[in-house]
Amino acid sequence: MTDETRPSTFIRDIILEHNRTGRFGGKVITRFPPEPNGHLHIGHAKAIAIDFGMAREFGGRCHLRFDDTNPTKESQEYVDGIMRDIRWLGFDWGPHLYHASDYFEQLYQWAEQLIRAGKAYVDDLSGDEIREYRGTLTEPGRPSPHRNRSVEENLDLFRRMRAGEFEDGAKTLRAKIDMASPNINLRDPVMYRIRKATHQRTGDAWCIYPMYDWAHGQSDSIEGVTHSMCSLEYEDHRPLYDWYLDALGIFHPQQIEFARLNVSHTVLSKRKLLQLVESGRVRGWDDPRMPTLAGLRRRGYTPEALRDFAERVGVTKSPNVVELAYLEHCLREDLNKRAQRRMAVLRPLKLVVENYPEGQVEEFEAVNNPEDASAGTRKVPFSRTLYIEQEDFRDPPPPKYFRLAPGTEVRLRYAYIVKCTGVGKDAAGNVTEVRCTYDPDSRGGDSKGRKVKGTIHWVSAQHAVESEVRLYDTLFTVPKPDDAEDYESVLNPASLEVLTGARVEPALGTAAPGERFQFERTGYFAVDEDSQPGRPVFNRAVGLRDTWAKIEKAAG
RNA sequence: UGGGGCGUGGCCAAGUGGCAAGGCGCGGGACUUUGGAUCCCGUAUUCGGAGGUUCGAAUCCUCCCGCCCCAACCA
Repeated sequence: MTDETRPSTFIRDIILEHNRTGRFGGKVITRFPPEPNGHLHIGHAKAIAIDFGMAREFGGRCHLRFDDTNPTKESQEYVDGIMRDIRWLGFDWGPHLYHASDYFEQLYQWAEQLIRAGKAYVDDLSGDEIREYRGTLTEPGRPSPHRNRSVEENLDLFRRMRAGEFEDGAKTLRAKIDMASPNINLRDPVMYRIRKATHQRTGDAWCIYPMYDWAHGQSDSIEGVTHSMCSLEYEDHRPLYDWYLDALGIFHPQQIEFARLNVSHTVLSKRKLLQLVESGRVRGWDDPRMPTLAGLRRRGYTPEALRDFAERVGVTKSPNVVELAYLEHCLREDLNKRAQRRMAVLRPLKLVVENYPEGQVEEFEAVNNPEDASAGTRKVPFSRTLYIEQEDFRDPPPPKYFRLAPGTEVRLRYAYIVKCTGVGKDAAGNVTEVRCTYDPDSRGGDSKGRKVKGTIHWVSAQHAVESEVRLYDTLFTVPKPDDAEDYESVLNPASLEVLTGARVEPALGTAAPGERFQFERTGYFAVDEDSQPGRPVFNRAVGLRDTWAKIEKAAG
């Protein structure tokens, strides 16, 4: 991308300005700081793209740092998942893997430094009392009765906190800032709390754990991070971020906030995502309906599409809800260029070619990808009994319908032009099979100048591989489920439809999990890990644009 | 309500005093052995609102309105 066409972002402008003034000596070091208490989702993809992308663009580097300051909520399972997902997305932190817990000792020493400077004190107030003393949005808070303990007493108490002499919640270490500050974060924020819990990395070495604000900026400083990007809700925390760094007199990174990404028809809060998993509404963190990177990957999304999306939605400070259609567009655009085409009949309807010799089999050459000649061709077997899509036959046909109907002609892709000669129905009047005759002169689908509007896909009944196809719809029926009073009521009961009798062309029988294809005229599908030898399972990642569906819908 | 942010077409988003980019979506057309893809064309006399400054304002000033975030020993 050239400088002229590259979207400008205010973050890039800030970095450019820093480079111009020499604030960080031209260095750009960023970090992506997930807390290992959940899996990464599409919103994180944007943050990752910004953190790693800015560093890459300016020839710097991006650290991966786990913000593991709350042992009661974090686990190794999440750590592993997060690293796997970031790598899959296409980013690499090289040797720069860090943990806030790497800095626990340094943080502790710095806390003592603040105590000695009279800028921190041990408080005996309970959680409820701290809240009471903090005041409200409109009323200032009141000082804790323990706010003016001597340095010696504070030091002694804090050391005993570390030594485990007090019970959980009995004491905290607080920064002594301003109980009347209009910014509530500055009303003597808690720096340490007592938690006699085993940490997934430091084990039982500690029973006091630093709060986010006390850990984050100092971790940035230790690592020499220059630009610390985070989401808008931390804007109110920047004064505190700055206060700690200044009070300590250590290297001072710049925190920059941007608006987090929201996508329509889904939720991205860790709480709600966890609720979906635990309530069993989805099959797990990697359910293809989930907006998690694991879910999107299983669904068939590519890292390229996700990165493209992250770049195209831009970076601003304004609240946003990006339409799902935009994400889907990015996937289609990527897969259109790269995915091989196959024929797959999702809802089979038998089609008998009456004048085609019983037992005869022909093979036709099918193009693997019209967008990429190097993808080559493959053979597709044809015989007297085929399956076509149920929706490709209508009796009577609606206006503008180009597909098969009694008496009409249609092209069987790559094969022959056939003419519908009859319909077989069961006692209830349901169409059970369609009969037709083929035109031997149209071999390969060549109409020889004749006008044949419709072309449909098919598979040979005796050669087709039976498979399961999972069709997904949005998890929620409304664009902004977060706005719903009762979010259960906007859950989409039809978010998953399982088709067990799909028939796919033989070439699909050996497809490996993770492979993606375009099923002609239907959509893009990924082979699911639930596939068994001889019985593949496909996930529909996204449908193809469907002009006919629009026409039919418009017609009512 | 005190503080911090944000308001440009249905959704994103450029624009930073000189005559409203682009993408998605939507509508129309061309082409087509995927009703796919591709290619054209159309889609804000107007930038939350009202005043003001200026030859000229989305961009500067004033006031007003709306939305989001903050009162965890979560991050």
